[in-house]
Amino acid sequence: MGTTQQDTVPEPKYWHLKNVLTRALDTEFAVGEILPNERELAARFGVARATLRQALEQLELEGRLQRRRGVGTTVAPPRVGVAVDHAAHDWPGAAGDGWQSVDCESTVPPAAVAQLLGLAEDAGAEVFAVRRTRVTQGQSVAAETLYVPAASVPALTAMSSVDAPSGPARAHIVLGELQRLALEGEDRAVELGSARADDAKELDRLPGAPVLVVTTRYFVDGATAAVSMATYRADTCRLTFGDAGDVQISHPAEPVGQLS
Amino acid sequence: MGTTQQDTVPEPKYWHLKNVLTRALDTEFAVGEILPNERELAARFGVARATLRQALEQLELEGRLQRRRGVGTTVAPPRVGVAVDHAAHDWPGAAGDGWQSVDCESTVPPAAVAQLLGLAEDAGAEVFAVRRTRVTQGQSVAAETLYVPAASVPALTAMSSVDAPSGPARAHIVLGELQRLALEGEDRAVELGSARADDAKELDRLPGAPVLVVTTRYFVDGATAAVSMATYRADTCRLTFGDAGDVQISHPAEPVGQLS
DNA sequence: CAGTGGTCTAGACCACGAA
DNA sequence: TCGTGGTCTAGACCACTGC
Repeated sequence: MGTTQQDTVPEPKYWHLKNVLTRALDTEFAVGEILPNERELAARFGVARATLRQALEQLELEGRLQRRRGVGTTVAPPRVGVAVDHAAHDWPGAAGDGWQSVDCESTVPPAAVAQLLGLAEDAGAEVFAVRRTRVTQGQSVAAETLYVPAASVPALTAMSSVDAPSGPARAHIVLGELQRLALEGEDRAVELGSARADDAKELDRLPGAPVLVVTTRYFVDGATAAVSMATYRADTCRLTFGDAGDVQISHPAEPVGQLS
Repeated sequence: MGTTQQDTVPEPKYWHLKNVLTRALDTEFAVGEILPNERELAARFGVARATLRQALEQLELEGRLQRRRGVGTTVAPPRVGVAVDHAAHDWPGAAGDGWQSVDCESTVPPAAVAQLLGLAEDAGAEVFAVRRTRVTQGQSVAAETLYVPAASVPALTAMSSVDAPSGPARAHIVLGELQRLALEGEDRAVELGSARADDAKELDRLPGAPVLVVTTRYFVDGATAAVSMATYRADTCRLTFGDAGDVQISHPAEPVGQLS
C-alpha cells in the first residue's frame, strides 16, 4: 500500500501525520493528557516509528507536545509569554525580575563575545561570567551568562578567586557594582540555536534542544560595558517585547462546532 | 577508533559528530564551499547515514550549513542581522523598508489572530490580509501576512473583490490607508515555529522548515488596529532590536594562527 | 523490574537540480 | 541521465523513570 493511488503531489507521510495529530490535539485532547506511546501510535497510523517520531518532533518544536524519556508524551500547555525587555533600560539584577544568580567565575570569553565587548582577540583578557537562571510560573525557562569585563567594574579588580565569596554571593557583588553605572541603552538580537550541554541541564532538556538565543549589549559611555547571552527554551517560550506578555494564545484553529 | 576507550558517559554519536564537524567548519572550510555528499561523509565517519543526517540537521538549524536537494550541502555564510523594529513606531509600508507587497485578499483570519484583533469568534468577520515578502541582501528572509480589519480602514469598506485592483496594487491601497491613522505603539512577540506550505515556498524552503514567527500588534486609539504575523527563516536570520543590525558575528572559536 | 522515549543501523525508493 | 538530499522502513539496543 502507499502506492495504491499515485498521489498527484505526494505529500510526505510525516507531514500529513503532523496535520492529523494537530487536529486531534485541538479537538480530542486536554492539556497535560498523555498520548499513547510511540510504538502504538506508529502501529495505529500504519507507519514506522521513525516516521511517527518525525511528526512528533515537529509538534514538539511548535510547542504542542512535551516528550520525556522514561515517562511519555504529553500535551503541552500554551507557550508562556516571557518579557525580554524587562523594564527596558535597566541593569540585570534588579529585584524581582525573575532571574536567580547561580554562580560567577572569571573566564576568557568566547570569541564572539570578546568581539562584542571590543576586547583584543589575542589577549586572554578575563571577564566576570555571571551565570543566572530565569524561572517563570514554576518552570525554568532560560539560562544566561552575563559577561562583564573587569574594566567595567574597576572596584572589583582586586577580587581574586581566593578572597572572594563563592557562587551566588559573588555574582551579587558583580551585579551590584553594575548598578552603579549609568546605563545608556541596550541592544538585542534573537536567533535560533541548540542548547549546549550545560544550558540543557539547567533547562531540564537534552543537549541540542532548540533554544532562542538572546544576545544583549549594555552600553555605558558609548561603549559596550557588558554582554548577556541568554538561551530560552524554544518549545515552551514566547519572547515578548513591549506589553504583550499578558496575551494568551489559543490553539484550536476552528471552533469545531461541537454542539451539546 | 571511537571505541578505543569506553566513554564513561556515552555521548551520542551524532552529538560528537556535530562537534567534530563544527570544528572542521571553523578551520578547514570556506563559506560557500560544498561538502562531500552524505553517503560519503557517513562512510568516512563510520556511521549510518541517518546518524550523519542528525548531525547535519543540527548544524543547519544553527545556521552553519545549507542543504539543497539535488545540489548538495554547502557551508553557510554568517546569519544576516534583520532589523525587526524598523524605525520603530512606523506603519508597515513605509518606503524602502525592505518589504515588497505581494498580494491582498479578504479572508476570515485564523482564530489566534481574530483573538488578538478582538473580533468575535463566531462571526465570520472578514479582514484584509496583505501578503508581503522581505528581501535583504538579495535573499528573501521573511514572509508576512498583515491582517487589517475592515473597521480599521473604513474608507475601503466599499472595496469588493470585483471593483478593486489586483494583487500588489490592492495591497498598496490598504497600506496607504493605514498610514493615515495615528499609530500609538507596537507590540511584538517572537517564537519558534515551522513554515506552512505557502510560507515555505516563498522562503525557498521545504514545508516544516524552522522559522521565527514574529507577531506584531499595532495600536490605534487604545485598540489593536492591525496584526502582523511574519515568519523569518530561522537558519539564515538573526533578528535585531535596537541598533545591533551592523554587528558581524564571527564563528571561528579560535583564531587559527594562520600567519601570512 | 517494565515501559517509555532516545539512539542507531542498513538498507530502499523518491523528488529534484544540473548537465 | 546522474548525483544529490529527502523520505521511509523494520528492526535493534540503550538510558531514563517510576513502580
